[in-house]
Amino acid sequence: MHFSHTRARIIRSGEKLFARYGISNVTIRQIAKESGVNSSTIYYYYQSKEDLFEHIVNHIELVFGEDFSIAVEKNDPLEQVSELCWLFFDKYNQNINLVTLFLDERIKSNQNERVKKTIRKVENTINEALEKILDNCRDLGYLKSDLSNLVYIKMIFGILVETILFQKRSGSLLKNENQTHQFLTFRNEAIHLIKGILMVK
Amino acid sequence: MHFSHTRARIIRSGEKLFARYGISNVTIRQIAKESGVNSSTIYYYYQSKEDLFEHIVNHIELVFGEDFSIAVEKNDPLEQVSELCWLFFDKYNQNINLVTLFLDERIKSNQNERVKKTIRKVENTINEALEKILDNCRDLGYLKSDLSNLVYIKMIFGILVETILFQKRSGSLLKNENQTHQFLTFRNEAIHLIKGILMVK
Amino acid sequence: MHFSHTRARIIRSGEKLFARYGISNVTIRQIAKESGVNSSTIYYYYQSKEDLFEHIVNHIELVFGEDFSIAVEKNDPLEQVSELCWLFFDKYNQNINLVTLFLDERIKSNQNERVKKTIRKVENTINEALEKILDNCRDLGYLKSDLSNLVYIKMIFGILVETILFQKRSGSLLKNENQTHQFLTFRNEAIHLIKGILMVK
Amino acid sequence: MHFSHTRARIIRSGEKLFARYGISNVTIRQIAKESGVNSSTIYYYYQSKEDLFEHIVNHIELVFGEDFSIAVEKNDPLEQVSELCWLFFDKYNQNINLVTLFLDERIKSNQNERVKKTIRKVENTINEALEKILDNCRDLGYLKSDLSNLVYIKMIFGILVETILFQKRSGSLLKNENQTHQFLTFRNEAIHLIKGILMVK
DNA sequence: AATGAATGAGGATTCATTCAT
DNA sequence: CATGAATGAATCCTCATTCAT
Repeated sequence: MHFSHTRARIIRSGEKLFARYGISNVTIRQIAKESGVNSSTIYYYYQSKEDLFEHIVNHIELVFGEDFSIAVEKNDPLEQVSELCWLFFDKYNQNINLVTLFLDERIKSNQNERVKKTIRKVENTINEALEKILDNCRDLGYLKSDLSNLVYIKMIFGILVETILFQKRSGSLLKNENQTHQFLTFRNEAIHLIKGILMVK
Repeated sequence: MHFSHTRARIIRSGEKLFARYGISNVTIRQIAKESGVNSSTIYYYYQSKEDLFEHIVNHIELVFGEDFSIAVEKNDPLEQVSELCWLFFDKYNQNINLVTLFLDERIKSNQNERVKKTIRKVENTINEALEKILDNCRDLGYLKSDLSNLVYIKMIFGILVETILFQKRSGSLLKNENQTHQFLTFRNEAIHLIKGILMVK
Repeated sequence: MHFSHTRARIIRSGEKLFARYGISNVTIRQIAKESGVNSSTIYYYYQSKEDLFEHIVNHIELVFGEDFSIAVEKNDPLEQVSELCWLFFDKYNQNINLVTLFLDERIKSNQNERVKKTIRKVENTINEALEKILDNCRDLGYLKSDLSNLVYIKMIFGILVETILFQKRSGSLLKNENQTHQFLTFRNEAIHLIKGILMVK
Repeated sequence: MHFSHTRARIIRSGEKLFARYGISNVTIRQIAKESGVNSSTIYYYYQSKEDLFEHIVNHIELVFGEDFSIAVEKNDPLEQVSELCWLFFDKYNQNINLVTLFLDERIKSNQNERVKKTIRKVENTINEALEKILDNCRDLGYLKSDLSNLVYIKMIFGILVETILFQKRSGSLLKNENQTHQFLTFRNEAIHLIKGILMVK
């Protein structure tokens, strides 16, 4: 079988549990139970708990992979930043566990080198896209301040992360329509704010 | 003395280790070793590992406690926000471990209720101060956008957190003068950016 | 073919690994890897790890089987003992793994009954040959001491074993010519010593 | 407590079980059960199973430590060798487990470096004593053969080991008087044989 | 106030073995 | 004949916690 069913089940359960509780608070047996296999089976596919974790983290790279450069293809830089933000929010909606994992691991200090690398890579992908967008803004006469791109990047990233955290902590996205609406509104506000900031001549 | 020397040593070691490795990656014995006491001694002062952790997290409340309202005492709301940001950065400089712990715990989803409460309380303290500042801005004719205070709060908080994370990941603050200078510059930029955003009429 | 290629490969690998590391330090998977088959395949041929081990140990009997009686066919008992010793050394040269296994198992106390039996049988084969040789010596007027044959047997066996252990621990036989020569010399000395002892009138 | 009772109990049980079954066939739980402590307690005193094993093996050095040089203090080299042999047999009587362990480990090929070292050291102790005795023999005009000391040493060692193995495999020493007597006789014979060999002019 | 000794519960990992194909 | 997938039992080891002193 090319893409083992069991493998997929293990990964999915791992994703969920690691995201929720962190690597050291999840036992192999829990993952085994959640994925309906024997714990030895996990060792048949992955060399160790750490190995499984790394495989899961690698998925993050896949999720955040190419797409952000697509945003830059839009004509207007303000459209571009808007697109990038929506892409980011979409990723979250579609891979809540993975994105949660990403946010968690991003601020941990001691961790597996390979995990660290993946996190940096994902951040870089986003940063580079933002860098281009900011340059485009400047070309159009926007962003006349003498502040560095870096501050703007951190600001945009910061507000995106806070938006997601706000949502995450308010409970899962789909609880009811009202809430969904509320979140959509808030995301819209966030994007408007960012655009407003960049647009200043 | 209410606050025995031993107690203090234990707390300080716990702070350091918990901040660096997270609660589940630190053993009572490690804390005992770091603080030069026997692990049983820790149980003499604290009922359990969790209890010790809670006590440490409570320190965060002390650190972030009152001061932010001081910021609001300034005349100009732009001065107020500036003051608040510097306060935040100062807290970090003076309590790197505790602030790190705060940032870590802030994004974890599963955790001790009391820890959760403390984290919320600290966030609220900051948020309330920001809320007031934003209102003051509006009173002065700034911030003419129809965006909610909440987005502005998230934005400001986001950029503050990212600034600290940037610094934290670039290595300890005091490695050399150049670096210190670099960070100071960046912090300045961040504050300028925030003020610029709020100032818009 | 009675004796399939795969079977042979498994046995050979088992021999090597069991001799080197002992039964409990070798896993079925190691043997599978070494012999280039799947571990399930081993279970196709042998009922269990123990079963495989027994089959391998049985080889020892084949190796040490008949030949020692050949020694007794020589005319002179001193020639006989010399022949027996050389036979023993030759066995070692040609089946280092098996002989190593024999020496190992010989001194272990807890073991599979069938293994024990095989070891005893091999020892008996040698002992009986030696017994005959000693009787022949006495018939010729040698060995006038009132010591029992048993002590002589143990002595001869002891020196043979020590000679092999000496060589085994000094490294593999064929490292270089010098070493080979050195071992040959030592073996010669050992046999001379034994003959000298038996020859005493 | 200087010499923890628990420690002693663990060591004794380990000695017994390791000697009987070999390190990899004994579980920590078995040792715990045999010594009447919890298996965690073993880890309180020893870092790992291997560590415990090393500590036990170190005892071998203590047992075989100095005494063999005492043998050399006798006047006559034949007395000396006799003394040395009896010392060896006595060690066995008093520390059956440890000596068994020594014999076992002596022929294993793959093993812990520290264990290997201890085994070599013990062998050296005996070999050096034998070397001196052989030199003394030569000084007195004995041992006129042109064979090296090494062969003689191996021969003596071989017969001693075989004698012990013989006894070990025949069952524990003290089963009944008859058997005791039988073993004593055999040991006597072995020593006589050795002396006879050395005495040859 | 402080500690050394001891433990029970639980965790990661290994491994011989089975079974469907 | 041969194998990939799967498992249960067992193993080493860790760690928070307790208790007598």
